[in-house]
Amino acid sequence: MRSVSDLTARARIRDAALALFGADGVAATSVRAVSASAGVSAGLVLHHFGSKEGLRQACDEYVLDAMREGARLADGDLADALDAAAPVRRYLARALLDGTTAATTLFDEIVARTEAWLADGERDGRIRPSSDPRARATTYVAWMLAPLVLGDQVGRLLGGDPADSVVAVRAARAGLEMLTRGLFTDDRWLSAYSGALGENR
Amino acid sequence: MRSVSDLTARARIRDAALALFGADGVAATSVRAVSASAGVSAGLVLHHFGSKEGLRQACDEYVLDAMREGARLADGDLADALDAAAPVRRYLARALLDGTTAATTLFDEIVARTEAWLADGERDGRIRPSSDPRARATTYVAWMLAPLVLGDQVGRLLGGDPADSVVAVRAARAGLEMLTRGLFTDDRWLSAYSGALGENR
DNA sequence: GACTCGGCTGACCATCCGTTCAATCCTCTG
DNA sequence: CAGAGGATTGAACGGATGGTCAGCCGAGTC
Repeated sequence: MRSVSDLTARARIRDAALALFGADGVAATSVRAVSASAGVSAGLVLHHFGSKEGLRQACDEYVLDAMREGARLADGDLADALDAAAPVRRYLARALLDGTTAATTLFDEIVARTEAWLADGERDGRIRPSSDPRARATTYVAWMLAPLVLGDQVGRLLGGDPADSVVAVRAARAGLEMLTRGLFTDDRWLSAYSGALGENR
Repeated sequence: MRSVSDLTARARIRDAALALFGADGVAATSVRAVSASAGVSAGLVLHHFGSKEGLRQACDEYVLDAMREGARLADGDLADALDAAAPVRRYLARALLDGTTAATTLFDEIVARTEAWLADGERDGRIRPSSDPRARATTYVAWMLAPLVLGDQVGRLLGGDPADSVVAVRAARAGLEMLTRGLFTDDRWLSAYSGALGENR
């Protein structure tokens, strides 16, 4: 078989869909636009994926697998796993926002892994203890995902060229600085929230 | 004049559009769906806003104004400003992702305000110094915006009921804990990035 | 060579879309 | 009361969309 990596028409369609769905959103992308971008007829797209929704699900599963693979290779922090997501960054961001089942599953898995990783670190003394480990893991993941979702905005402010590696390093370093040395020098804001979980806002 | 607050048809259409655009995205929302949700005819929507694109811009400007108003009332931290965004949370998140001019403007303004606020705090000793103030301000804003963009995911993991105030408090408290006491106990990760700005990843 | 079968196409269809437009309705003004 | 002018409607149109289908093509099988 033509196992020449991935050049089968089906894969080309999927890749084209990933790019267009990510750039413009699923609803704003027509089946014909995908087919044209992949260099095939519109009928073939439906032939392979049944429907536009089927194509979307195939993209979801592909991204889910790719992220799992990336996460498997780089266990420990999830910073490297996020690098693996770069090509499908915008697609993933939209999926997260839309609450796709694949995106939801992925988010859950990442939080679970992170919570375990933080607990390990806490035991080893590398990580400070927390009063609410679940909330901390969730918030931490959301923060790590923020540059992924808001990457265009962050990149624009930290240097014109998007996808510039310098931008990612600057943002990562600034983040690590806050998470290592802290940002606030005293507890004035923190204490305002402590024990105020019953508060109504 | 019928100054009964905001119940004019034009405002009802805008509110309906805000909700539907936020829930499903602009492209996935038809003018007819907006008109039905607002209880008017499709023609009236176009009569008032010229086109669907005009409606989208009107929504953008409305959100921009609302956020500026919210930010003006609560200067200092931007946590309160984000509360003002709750009703249009999903709309804003999509606009940020799509790089709408209004969203871009808003992001820039927030970062500028935050950078100034952090600089003030640094001078007063409330905020720790930074090696890259611009990157820190940008990353900080991205982090504060993360629960807004990923609110559905965060809410799901921190308690079934979305829009539950307890969720927001838990997440906020966990975040403040990390930003006050720090997360990592040593510099192992931070030092890996220090002075490595020429690194290629 | 005859046959098969999956990849692949182009024409076609019903539907929905954004938009236009003439005609109504409502309310205010004189 | 007459009329003017904006708000509002419903029908209509051209175009694009998602989906179906009959059939072509080319490689493998007997």
